[in-house]
Amino acid sequence: MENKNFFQKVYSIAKLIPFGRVTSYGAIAKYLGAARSARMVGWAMNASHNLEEIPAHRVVNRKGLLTGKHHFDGTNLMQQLLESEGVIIIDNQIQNFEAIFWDPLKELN
DNA sequence: ATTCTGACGTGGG
DNA sequence: CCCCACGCCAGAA
Repeated sequence: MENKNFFQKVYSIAKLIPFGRVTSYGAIAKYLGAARSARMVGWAMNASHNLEEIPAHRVVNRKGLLTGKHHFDGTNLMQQLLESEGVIIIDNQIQNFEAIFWDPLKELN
């Protein structure tokens, strides 16, 4: 996958996020060897919004905050998607974030 | 080509 | 934990 475009790499990782788990933009960027381009991961997700069925709702920032919920259709679509997977969210903040955090570097390798 | 912009992260206070 | 400033770099205007 190293030969693919940056966006495609991000999509590949995003698709691998297990049900009910979440990860961060920075973790994905780090896994891709572009730790300084965490923002680009977010940009890639924005582009992926129309392309494929990417579980973008499972990608949040390092605090476990749903910073990108505003980019979904409704104002609470992202939260509902996560809650439907068993993730508890209060005030855009994922509860027990570290427990459900999925680090591609550690889990996937 | 130049200038913003941003779904981020880190370090210092 | 919060707040602030800075770095980062692919796209868009």
